[in-house]
Amino acid sequence: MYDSSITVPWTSLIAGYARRKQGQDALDCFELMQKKGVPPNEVTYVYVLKACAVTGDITKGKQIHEEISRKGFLERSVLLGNILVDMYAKCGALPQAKSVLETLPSRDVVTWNTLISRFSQAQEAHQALECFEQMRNEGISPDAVTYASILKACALIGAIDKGVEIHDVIQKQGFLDHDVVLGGALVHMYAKCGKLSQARTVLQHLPSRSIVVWSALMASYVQKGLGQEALEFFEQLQQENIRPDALAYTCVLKACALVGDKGKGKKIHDEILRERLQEQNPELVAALVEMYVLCGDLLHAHTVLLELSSHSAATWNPLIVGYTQNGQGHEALECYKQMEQQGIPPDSITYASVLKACNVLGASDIGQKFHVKILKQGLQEHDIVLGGALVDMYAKCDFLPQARSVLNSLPSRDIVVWNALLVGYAQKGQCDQAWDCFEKMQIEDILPNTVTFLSLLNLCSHLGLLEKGQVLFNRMVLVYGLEPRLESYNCLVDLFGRAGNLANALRIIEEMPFSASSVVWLCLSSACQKCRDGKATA
DNA sequence: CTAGGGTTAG
Repeated sequence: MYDSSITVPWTSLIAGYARRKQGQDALDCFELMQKKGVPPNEVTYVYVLKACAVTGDITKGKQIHEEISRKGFLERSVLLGNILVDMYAKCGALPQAKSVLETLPSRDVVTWNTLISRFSQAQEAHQALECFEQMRNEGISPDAVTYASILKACALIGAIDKGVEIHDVIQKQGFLDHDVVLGGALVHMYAKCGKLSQARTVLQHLPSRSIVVWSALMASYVQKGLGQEALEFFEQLQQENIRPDALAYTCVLKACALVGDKGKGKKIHDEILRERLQEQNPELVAALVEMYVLCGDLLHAHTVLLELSSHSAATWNPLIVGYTQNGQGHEALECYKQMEQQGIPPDSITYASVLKACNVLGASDIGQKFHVKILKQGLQEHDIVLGGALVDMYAKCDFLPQARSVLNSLPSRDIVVWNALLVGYAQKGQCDQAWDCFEKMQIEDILPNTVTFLSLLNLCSHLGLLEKGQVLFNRMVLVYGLEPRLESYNCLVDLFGRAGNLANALRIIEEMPFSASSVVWLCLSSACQKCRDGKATA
């Protein structure tokens, strides 16, 4: 048995590993230490728990938990309890983290903050708020850290009332005067709750503004499509001598794209190169490429991409998406080839987009080759949009059984996926199958949308199912509260026309909130024609 | 030696 004085060097070694995120080495070292009979102290356990969190080794973590609790450490050290709670949370065991907190012999504001912030980070806002209540019921006063985490939770669920309440409290307590981070959380909360002008006012009144606060504001304006305002904020922050970082540049590039200001975008581009920010930030390069794409200069986007030679799918995706949306399927597939040559693995977005390019080109053979690659990479079941693109691809090239089987294989389905299949059936005139989709999506609690109804109405009108069509139209408006499009009215007119009910057809044309398109008149005149023919033969 | 703020493509 060693003297406990040797605990310190052992602990330093473990701490070194843990700080470098070499969790396994730290744990191995700890095991060796115990084998040699060196007694761990509080600090040793701090780092051992940290190592468990880094490696996500909750089994080991529980073992340590049991050990320190048996040795009475938890009675003597609030710190260890806090780190223990954090360990469970970082291993993804949030409910356990909470029950551990509840059994700790003593806890403080940091214990609660740890748990609350982890709930917020895991997007479990309600849990975070519940903890907040519990903490106050225990008579523990929240501090700036608590409020920052709670504001994040409010932002997540759009709890503006709660957010305003917190704003009042921190205002009164003067927290905003010396805490930049809390100010940022507040701005973010207002922005995420859609209260852009409040967010802006709060920002303007902060004693000092960091690049993070400005980015939070710019990001929310960009998200609302307010590019011009975001550009003005960018000017302001530069005037305040605040240096933009990669994330701020990403925001402002999106703003340039929104307003279509390629000249401004080019200036930002130069600034980024001067700061050499492109080197470590592939997402910034992606934003640059995307900016040029959205400003309509795909060629330059391609050049920039090749110049900056970023090795990730994220950079190629905006360009591939741009080419596809532009109807330039060949160019999109060419990009894919270049990616492949550079050895960059495509991701779900890449595949979803090249599948669309295949549809544009009517190249279902290539699409199926992509499907094989997608399955090999195990991507199909991880991404609903990619699933939708596959269903769409098969439906568009009339491989409806394959489309259905892809749909069935997805762990969850949204309206886009269901519509892709339904539209496929409807266009082939497979009435029963289309209706089956309509029923099944509703069993899964997926609400049909205008596209769904349009497709079914079209089907009814082609098959001359007047009554079914009318019921459907009414259901769309009355049950689902959907605004009929001009095309939906066209179907209805066509339905009545085909049934020889010209009076009703005319009434709809008169009453619909659109001016009649040539399509409607075409429907009606062909109906008239048929009517006359019918009378002539009668 | 534990806890807090900004981005994410189809």
